[in-house]
Amino acid sequence: MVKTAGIPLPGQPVRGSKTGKPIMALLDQMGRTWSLGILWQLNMQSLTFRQLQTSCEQISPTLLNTRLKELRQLQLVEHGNEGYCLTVMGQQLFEIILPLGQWSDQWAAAMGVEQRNDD
Amino acid sequence: MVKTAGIPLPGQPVRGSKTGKPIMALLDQMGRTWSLGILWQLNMQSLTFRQLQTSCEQISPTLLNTRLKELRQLQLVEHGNEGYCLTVMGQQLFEIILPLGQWSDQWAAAMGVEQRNDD
DNA sequence: TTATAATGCTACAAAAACTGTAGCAGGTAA
DNA sequence: TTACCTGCTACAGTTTTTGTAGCATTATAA
Repeated sequence: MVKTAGIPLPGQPVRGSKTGKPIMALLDQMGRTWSLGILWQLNMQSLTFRQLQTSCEQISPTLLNTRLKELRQLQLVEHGNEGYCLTVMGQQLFEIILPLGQWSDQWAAAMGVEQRNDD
Repeated sequence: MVKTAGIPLPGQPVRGSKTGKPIMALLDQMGRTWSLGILWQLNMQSLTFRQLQTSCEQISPTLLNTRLKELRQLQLVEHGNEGYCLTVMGQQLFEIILPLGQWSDQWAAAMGVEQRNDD
């Protein structure tokens, strides 16, 4: 890795937007590989670094650590006694994306796929 | 680009999950650069390929086309007379993520950033 | 006290994803 | 014909991500 893109802080230019609008910073971060997956996995349970590695089947430790640093700096994730967990803000964010679970079932059905998330 | 990862179809293994659960396919696609941004830009207005390129400041035409192919195959985006637009399912998905706009303002404020999305 | 195992990482080369610039082919309209 | 829009494609260079190995620290326990 020759150079790493900065953490997309709201108020500053990010990938795809020089305006500094918070939504653009958020979409930048959420559009990075595994950001959404990490938030999803940390829902309602703390996980250690190793547990996260396992639950995110293919993430490399290098990248997991990079993402955790970003998400911690963005105050969405923190590291407590029992491992990594969502901050209060992280939980708020999770609650917004929570309906994606149910919606994805409808989506899959509309595409002719039988499998559901609770299979 | 030597090889391109497949489109994350629900019901099939995707990056980070061999289970085929629809939510994992969705998180895979939404975690790809510009997926969320394209959905965001297409909210309530059709945009031509060139207009999308402009509104997504830094996207390359190569990648824009790749994402549009993916999003079309996943039935979230379609190409009509007036350019690209969201399908009905794409609009449903957009409505789920719509609250991210307001939330990102609170998030920015909590991080001590003054700028808002409507500045 | 050594050992066994778990933690949270770091190093680094190879592979994949993305950018940036150029330009092509088709339509339209003057 | 010329000009200008559209939706792309080509491709080299750059950045991101993977995959494997392993290190340093802390805890348990033999």
